[in-house]
Amino acid sequence: MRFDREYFLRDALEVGPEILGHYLIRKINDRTVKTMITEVEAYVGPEDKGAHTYKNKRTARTEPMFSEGGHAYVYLIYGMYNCINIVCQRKGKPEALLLRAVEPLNEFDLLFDNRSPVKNIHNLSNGPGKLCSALGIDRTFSGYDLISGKELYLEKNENRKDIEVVCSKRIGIDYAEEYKDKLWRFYIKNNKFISKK
DNA sequence: TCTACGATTTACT
DNA sequence: GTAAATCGTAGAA
Repeated sequence: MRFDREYFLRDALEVGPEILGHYLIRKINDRTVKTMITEVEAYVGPEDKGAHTYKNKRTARTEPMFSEGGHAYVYLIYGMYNCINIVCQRKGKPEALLLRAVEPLNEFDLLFDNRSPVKNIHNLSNGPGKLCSALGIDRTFSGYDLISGKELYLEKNENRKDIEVVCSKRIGIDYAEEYKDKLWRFYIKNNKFISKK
């Protein structure tokens, strides 16, 4: 079952803990790769000094952040890794959830191929750059609709039980001054597929 | 044009 | 533990 648009037309800080445990699906040719979202970080532009959309900075790159919730915002970081966000809020309000880790549920051989020479399953997708590499997600997916998309989309986990969510500081934004210590990183307690640090 | 650097990962000492 | 890899993007010149 797919998500309704409305689900993502809310604060990223509200959607963040709720989206954990649901699925991110990637179709590649005839294969359907299923993963479970285990870790996210909220970015709340324009107030958030850690966000690309701080002060409503609007450029060709960040444009999808200003689109309607449920779309993807993918950017290249450090010249070599892609990171994917789920855009939240209504059109014009730039909030998003950075997917930092997912748990692979099937098609492991395909994921290992994309992440070669990685040998340990726990190292396949426990990081924002890693999961994009494993799932073959690049900037061509920026602006993609994750609600109605065919090759990449979100799906509800109908059996999702109450999940214990841990809040912590976000990673890799030491320049964000008072915003670097906000507890806007959410992950599933005791899950093995988490980017540590 | 030109320059500096990043919401990271990996390989090395 | 430290540092290299690597390039699009943003802002300045």
